[in-house]
Amino acid sequence: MALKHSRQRNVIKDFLMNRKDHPTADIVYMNVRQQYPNISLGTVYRNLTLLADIGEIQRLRLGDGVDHFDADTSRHYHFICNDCGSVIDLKMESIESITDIAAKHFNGHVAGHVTHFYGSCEHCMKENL
Amino acid sequence: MALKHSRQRNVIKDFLMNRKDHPTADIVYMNVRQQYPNISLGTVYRNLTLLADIGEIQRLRLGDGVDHFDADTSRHYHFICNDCGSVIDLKMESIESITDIAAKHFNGHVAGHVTHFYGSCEHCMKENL
DNA sequence: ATGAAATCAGTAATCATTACTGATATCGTT
DNA sequence: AACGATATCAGTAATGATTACTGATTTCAT
Repeated sequence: MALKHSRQRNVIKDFLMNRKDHPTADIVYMNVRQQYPNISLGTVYRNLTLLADIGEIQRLRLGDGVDHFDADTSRHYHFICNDCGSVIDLKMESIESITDIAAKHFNGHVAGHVTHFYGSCEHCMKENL
Repeated sequence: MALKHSRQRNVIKDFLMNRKDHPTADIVYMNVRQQYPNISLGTVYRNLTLLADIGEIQRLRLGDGVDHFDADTSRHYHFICNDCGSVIDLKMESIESITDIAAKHFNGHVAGHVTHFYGSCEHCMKENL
């Protein structure tokens, strides 16, 4: 099942690479449609899943019931605003050591961790005065 | 809208308090049905949501697409087995300080974090030899 | 005992995502 | 350059978890 080139897949990946936020499949669909009007939602979902499977993008499950996607595949953390729902990259030092902390008293193999932070973003803090 | 006593809500909470794992709404439904045969799935969902809202139980979003529920409302962490999907409580020292680490370089308010760990549980490790 | 309001059982609706289908695009081989 | 195997597509139907609706029942302060 060798991978074949696909114009749709390229458009989707290009779109994702030019976003600093972390769009959902539906947002990708609505935007990509403007350059590629008859693309279908199923194609967007299929390609996002494929790209995530081969490691070219990252699928983020942030607990809001919708998957988000990120073209930055490096290990980094996210902040989710409780007020506006926006997802923001966090620049911070490594906290990989928490995996070791968890492993210390666990009789199985701890392969990694999922972490994200939440609160109010700068914009919403000003808004809520 | 004062809260009224409800036999169904009590049965659901009692069931949850006697489980060490972290059942989904559907599992709660299937089990509670045996003591209370004509309870409806909607009632289970409504009460789990209500109990979580008033802080008597905890809703866990672990990224597997299904909500899990936990009668232990104290701050603690969970391990999810990639192989069998089971959810296990972790006994470990506090890692609350990662919230401060995240806050250090962020221009908003970091209220807290969501963290869980994954890998292979003891049982599945033995299984996979 | 009574009545307002919370809760219920049962069912329909919603929402994100996946699966299916017959048509189209890609690409190594001739 | 045409051929053919198959990856991919658009469009649509199906799935699965959860929520919303509705008319009946239960709770509880008066």
